[in-house]
Amino acid sequence: MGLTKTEHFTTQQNELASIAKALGHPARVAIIEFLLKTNNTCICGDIVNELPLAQPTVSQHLKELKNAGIIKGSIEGTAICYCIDEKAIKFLKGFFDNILQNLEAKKLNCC
Amino acid sequence: MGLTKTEHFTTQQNELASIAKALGHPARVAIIEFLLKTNNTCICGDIVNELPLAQPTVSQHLKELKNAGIIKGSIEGTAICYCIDEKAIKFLKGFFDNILQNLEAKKLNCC
DNA sequence: AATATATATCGTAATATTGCAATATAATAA
DNA sequence: TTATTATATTGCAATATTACGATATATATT
Repeated sequence: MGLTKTEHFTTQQNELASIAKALGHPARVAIIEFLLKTNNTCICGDIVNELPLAQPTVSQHLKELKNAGIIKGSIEGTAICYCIDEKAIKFLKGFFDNILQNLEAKKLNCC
Repeated sequence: MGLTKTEHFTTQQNELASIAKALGHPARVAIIEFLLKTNNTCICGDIVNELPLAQPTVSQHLKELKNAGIIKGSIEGTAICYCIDEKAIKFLKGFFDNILQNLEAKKLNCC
């Protein structure tokens, strides 16, 4: 055991969980916020300097954000330009908007 | 190692990561969707029947959603009535709205 | 009180994540 | 070609998560 039973859930549920999971670490939230602060034209070296983590650790976090589709990276000489991929954010926003609409429309507050 | 360096990040970053992390499992996404589908007046037994997981596992997932502030539970006789806590969802939605506003306002797409 | 029902907790095995030192790779500069 | 610089990968130790059987708890019912 210890293995998530992915196959028992829908594609949508797995996708949402995957994106949420990628944001489920403060370092990765910090990376996203830093990308925004630096006008989404950041390179990895800056992120390493900004975060209180070693370079390999930051690289690993970037990889997870990339695998989840939250950021994209393009080679820019020796450096790499990372930026946020709107699609993933919109997918999440849609999910939460939908929840709130449901809750508010039906006044569903039992507790 | 293996221990997240929570203390090096802001409270907001840790909170957001904590909520996102709680949604980072398809079973927990499925629980939220089921609570919506059943008008947010679901009891735990129904959830156990709905999910392809054993009762203790579901109980554990419910606990994590509760700890993250995403659901609340109130005792209803022998059963427990779980429902979604809007606050957590609004917190997340705010974060994503903010990201999208930033991206769109500044036309920040470098890749 | 004894039983039934609903949910939680404990214990534990399997697997995943986090973090970093060491090292590899890949692109520019000298 | 030989550095230099920027990022990725490998390997590994510490910790966390996932899942479930067994068991505990807590409320109703008889």
